[in-house]
Amino acid sequence: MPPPRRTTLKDLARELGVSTATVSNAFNRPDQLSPRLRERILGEAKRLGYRGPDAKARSLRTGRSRIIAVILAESLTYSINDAVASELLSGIAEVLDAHGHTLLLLSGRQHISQAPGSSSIADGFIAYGLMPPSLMVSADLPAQRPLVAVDFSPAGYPTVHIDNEPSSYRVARHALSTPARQVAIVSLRLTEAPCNGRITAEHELLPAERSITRSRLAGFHQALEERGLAPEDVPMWNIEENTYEVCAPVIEEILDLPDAERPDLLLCMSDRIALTALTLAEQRGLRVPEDLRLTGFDGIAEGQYRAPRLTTVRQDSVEKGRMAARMILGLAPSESTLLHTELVIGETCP
Amino acid sequence: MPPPRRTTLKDLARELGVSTATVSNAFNRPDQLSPRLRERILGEAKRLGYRGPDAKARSLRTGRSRIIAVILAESLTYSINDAVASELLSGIAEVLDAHGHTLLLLSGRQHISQAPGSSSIADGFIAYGLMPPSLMVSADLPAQRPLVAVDFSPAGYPTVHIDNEPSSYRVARHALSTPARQVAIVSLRLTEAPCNGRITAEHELLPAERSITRSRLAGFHQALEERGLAPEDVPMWNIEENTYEVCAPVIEEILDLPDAERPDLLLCMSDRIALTALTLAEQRGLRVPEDLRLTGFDGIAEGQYRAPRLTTVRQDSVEKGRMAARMILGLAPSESTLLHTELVIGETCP
DNA sequence: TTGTAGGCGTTATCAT
DNA sequence: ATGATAACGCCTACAA
Repeated sequence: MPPPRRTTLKDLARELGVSTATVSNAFNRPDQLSPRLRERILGEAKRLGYRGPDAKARSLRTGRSRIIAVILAESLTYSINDAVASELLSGIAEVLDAHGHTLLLLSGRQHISQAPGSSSIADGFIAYGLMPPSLMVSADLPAQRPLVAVDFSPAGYPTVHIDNEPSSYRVARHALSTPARQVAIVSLRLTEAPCNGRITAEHELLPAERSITRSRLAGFHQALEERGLAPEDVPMWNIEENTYEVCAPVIEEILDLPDAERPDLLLCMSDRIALTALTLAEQRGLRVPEDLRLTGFDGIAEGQYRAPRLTTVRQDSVEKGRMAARMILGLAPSESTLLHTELVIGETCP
Repeated sequence: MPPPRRTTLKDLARELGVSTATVSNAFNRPDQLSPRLRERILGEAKRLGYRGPDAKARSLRTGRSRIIAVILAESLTYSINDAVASELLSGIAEVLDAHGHTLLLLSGRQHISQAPGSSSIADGFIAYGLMPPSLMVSADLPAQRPLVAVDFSPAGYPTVHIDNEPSSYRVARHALSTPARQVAIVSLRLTEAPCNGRITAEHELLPAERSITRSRLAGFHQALEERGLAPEDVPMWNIEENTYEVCAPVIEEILDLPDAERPDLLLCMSDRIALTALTLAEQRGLRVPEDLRLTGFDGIAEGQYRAPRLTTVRQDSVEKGRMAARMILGLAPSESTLLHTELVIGETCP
């Protein structure tokens, strides 16, 4: 008994007494073939359980796989659960789907360590992140294949961004139009070395050019200065990961300060942070916005469906994903793109 | 000037004056090589910009790609945003990641139509869904490759399920322990033909064996009968897609019934449905649970972080994903598995 | 309209 | 420890 080898195009050709080229054409170029013969081939294929050309061999031969890889700075587990990242993925998936491509998910860490070069199946890459600095080195990015970066800026690649600085400026200006006794900033991934807590003079910040959080900070600072507040006098706390669990202890540290020191306005760099602050403030009986005003950034649904709604800046992450996908598929010119945002005034900072 | 061909293993071998086999071993089997030579090869590789063996060629040769495909019944866009599906993906991603595999996302529709056989790169498949009936035909499922089905049961494949019927029985029994004037059921994808609204006698239901919604319905019915209620007397509405947008019109139809007919207990087949009902009830000034009691199914976070919290059945979708991934990687025996759930009593139905 | 044959970049088997 | 060589399954000039 012969070993149960998968039937191949060649088997099919032999069985039918035609050449492999003809069978190949039956699948890939219907016009190169008499309809009758094509019918016969497809019929026999089904009979023999031949499912069409093998993707591995085909991609080796043609050099293309119809797979686009998304390199996520964070772990897949995190990214799938994060509202902003998953909206981005939605947008990407929507466009890829519509053009017969599929989506391979890679996490930044794995990409470099575990699967060295294993990502070379993909026809193109979309990199998303607050990427860890190591990944910014172009040496770690795929060679010879198109890459679009979203929300960070590796040198030499097209990017998709929102206008972070003007956006955070606008929300901060709105917040500061009502005087505050004590302002504080809660930032996301702003320090060079990991720091989940208060930022002091010792902490070195990420390079200004490369991180969207530095841009958002610049917007905050501009608004502060316009109000005559010195940025140095505004305390900052940093969050290492945009999740409730990581956020909560830092927010607690802030809310549990003595009354005189406790901020009454928190400028947060993400909605997740602001929502965490909202939950913890409510637990402590602090009234929002009377005792504590809050602003976020992102405009995720969760912040708008609840009461009070978040004052924030809405970015269209789905569209960001669509843009990146179109660029990588060559449906849009690969020119760095800047999307705009919308100020959303909710009840947390009217 | 020669065309800028990507450097290959063979180039590298020629450059170094060693055989391709040796170079290959330098990357794949360090122990088959003197460390000195290996160093030299790796060094030269870096110098020439060779990123390691090409994944396409490697997978053709070895037959394995370290890619696992997830076939999602719904569109990717929907699945990524749905809490249950994305938790499942988290669990899958977690295990795959830990074992050096990557995740290819396929949508059910695309799988069969657009990308015929293009999925044959994957080493294995995890199919998730309320799959459209057409996909249940084994002819459309990948041949010769392991497949694990989650939340549906194609004949002949191992599955991962929760105990739907006992779970819905438990939550319904709890709800019915307080007498209700008028009970109604809001189901999800229960009818053979699409139906977003009231289910009447004319509607044919999906086959009982194959759909988790039929199982959940059976649990509801059992609890009703135990209370002396005839299932025929309990009106049912059906929802076609588990999103707020699709849900809302149906729920509105229910809530806007004349007071005498309006149900005061809604047994919902998903938390999303129950949350939609909650939102719309609040908008109408209906008090929950005084005027309307609600139960859900799934136990998603959104239902537990709000007030009132949902009474529901919590399933561990992350663990479901982990199980499926372990099975597909051969880390767990490929035996159909049944996970259990936990009754969660919130304020929507105390 | 159909057939022939070379090669895509690797890895496994067998020698040496 | 290292080298030669034959597949892996397919596509595509080119020839017939």
